[in-house]
Amino acid sequence: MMFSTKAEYGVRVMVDLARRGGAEPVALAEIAEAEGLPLAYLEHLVARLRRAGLVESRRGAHGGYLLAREPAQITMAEVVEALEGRIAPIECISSSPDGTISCVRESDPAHICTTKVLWTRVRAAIVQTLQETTLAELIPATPKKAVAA
Amino acid sequence: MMFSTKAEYGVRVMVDLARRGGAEPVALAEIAEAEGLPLAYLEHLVARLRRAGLVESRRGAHGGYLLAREPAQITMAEVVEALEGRIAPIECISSSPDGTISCVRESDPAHICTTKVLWTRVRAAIVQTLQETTLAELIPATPKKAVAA
DNA sequence: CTGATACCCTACCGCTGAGGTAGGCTTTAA
DNA sequence: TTAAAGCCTACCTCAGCGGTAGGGTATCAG
Repeated sequence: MMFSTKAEYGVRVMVDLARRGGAEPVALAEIAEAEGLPLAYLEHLVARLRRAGLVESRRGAHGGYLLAREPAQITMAEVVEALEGRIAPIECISSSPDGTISCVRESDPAHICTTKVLWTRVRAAIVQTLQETTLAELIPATPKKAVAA
Repeated sequence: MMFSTKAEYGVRVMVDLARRGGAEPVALAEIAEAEGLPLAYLEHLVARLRRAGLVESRRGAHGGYLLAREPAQITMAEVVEALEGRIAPIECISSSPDGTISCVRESDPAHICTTKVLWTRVRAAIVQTLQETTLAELIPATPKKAVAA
């Protein structure tokens, strides 16, 4: 297993929100029950989604969460990264904010990392797939409530 | 981080073996020193590689390990799978030996897993990348010993 | 104004697996 | 026969995952 349940649960929450149309906020307790997941734990995950600007919250009675954007405008790369942190297939490969790929074992300039090309490819494949998949694609064809009433 | 250092270290061992030409067995202690990795730990990893049929061993004095096949005939998918176990981006997605992708949350037939398509895509992207990359591609251009004397 | 509702935040906790160590046994070349 | 190497089992430590607890705060209904 490579991603934790943080990604699994968090994506489920996003899909659930998308499926409900987004007209009015949805209480997290409702989603927790629908998905069969622990509410207290989901609160941690949805907090990450909120900080990443992927969902918005309404506090107080009749509060809940809403998607911050149209499902088609939300990529899974954003969602997964918000939940799991920066995507790297192994610890030694991390992309800096400027996009350069570095390897911790390359501190010795004479000893270039022979496996870097492999992990760079794997990372690119994962990121590309996550970027190409939008939330809109994951909304099931048979919604619980009508998408547009 | 998605793969553990098992994959990282194990791939390094394979590259090191490939780089030495494969004429005679290489002691694991030699590789451990060259890569700066703990010998006792590498022994566990190379045992997995051997059980998977990727390396062969010669016991006794002047013993060591050899690649079981030509580097071009060894894919990174085999290597990584031998070290990490079956490749799955998250726990709920596992491919059975027959190739079907199942989801643990689909036990209830009415509740199909909406996120399955995402994780299936991610898994496919990873596996394809690992299959396309062979050990031969990771051998550095400047070998310590001549590749073909 | 007073609950009730639901988000928000911090702290904690058990357990698993990663990463590594230790030590003894077996095989083989010199 | 001895040293070099692989082989095997057991063990250890620790971070982080998955989850719980509980109090605080904003908001709405009546």
